[in-house]
Amino acid sequence: MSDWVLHVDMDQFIAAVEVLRRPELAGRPVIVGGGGDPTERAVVSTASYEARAFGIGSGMPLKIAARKAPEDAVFLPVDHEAYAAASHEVMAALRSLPGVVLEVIGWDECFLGVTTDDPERLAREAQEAVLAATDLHCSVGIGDNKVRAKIATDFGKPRGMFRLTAENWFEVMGEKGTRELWGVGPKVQKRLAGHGIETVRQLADADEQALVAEFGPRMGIWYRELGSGIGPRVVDDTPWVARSHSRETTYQQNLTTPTEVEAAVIELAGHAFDDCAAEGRPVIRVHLKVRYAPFETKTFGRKLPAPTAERDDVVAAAVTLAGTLDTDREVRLLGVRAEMAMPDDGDPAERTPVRGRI
DNA sequence: TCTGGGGTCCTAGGACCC
DNA sequence: TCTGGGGTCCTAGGACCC
Repeated sequence: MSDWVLHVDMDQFIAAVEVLRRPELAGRPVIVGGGGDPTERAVVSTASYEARAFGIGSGMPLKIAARKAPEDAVFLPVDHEAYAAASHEVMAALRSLPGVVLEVIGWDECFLGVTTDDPERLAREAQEAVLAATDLHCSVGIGDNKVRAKIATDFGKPRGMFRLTAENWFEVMGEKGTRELWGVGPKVQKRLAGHGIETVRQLADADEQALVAEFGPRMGIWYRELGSGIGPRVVDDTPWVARSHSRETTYQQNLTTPTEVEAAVIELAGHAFDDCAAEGRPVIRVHLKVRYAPFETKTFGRKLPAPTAERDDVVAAAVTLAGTLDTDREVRLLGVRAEMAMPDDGDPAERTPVRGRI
């Protein structure tokens, strides 16, 4: 018997949930995003496999998707509550498997920690349990740690499974680009390439001091380990505790006057405050997220003089921040974030574990 | 051609204290 | 005239993920 990490990832989750309640859409290109109107300013949340065949994918502006989409494509609005409900059913089904520890890492994915001789059998049981409970399909990555399990899932899609361990890591991943690694985005890929590091194997063999000099003491070490597929193996089912809440809104027209911006800030800050207040925790910081034309996103924040549970204090702080915006440039408000005091702040020994990078 | 909304963590540098 | 060393806190910004 040995310890395994399974990564369960739902296949085209949002689109699948929509098709489930509208069976007549099965087999058609389904695109979910924004209010479901492809002429509005919004992006694609999920596209069904049929839509992906036309080059439509997550994060793409709806207007672009509309241009690529065939005649029979269907655009649907995002329905958060429906996905949350489906997510709940999926997680409940997986939790009911004997002997597993479950760590939720998103709406449509989680890690399972298990001790077994036959991880493939458990993967199959997980798929069957989810299908029986929800009619939804998922893929499973099997690994000897979280990094390998997570990456393995892609090789199992759709509806399949794949095992990735120290044994086959370099054989499977060695010649792939660093961008394939979970936690390496476009910026880090570029910086690595600047050091002549293009592949996973090159990253694994890279000079540790050079990486530390480039990325700092933690990230430098982390990236090198990532190249070897090394990562945490402990699956933690401690309930997740949010550190902050934010509200963002896509304004169909850019806000132009200070008065418009202030009104919007007041509204968004109020909502963000409400989300924190609903948890009964005071707010310690506020942040504004804006976009300067043409496409430069900035966030900036300010600590409140003291933790507060007063709505007016939070809104006033956000308005003050908004007053510091560079009005010489065309600016677009994206959102307001309120950061909360952690429930156990001031007692590091008993700090609530929060979800880390993995 | 156009660019979501919800989050987390890490780094660098300055202020300040002893 | 030259300019410690260590620690903590805060701010600002960057990067990544789903």
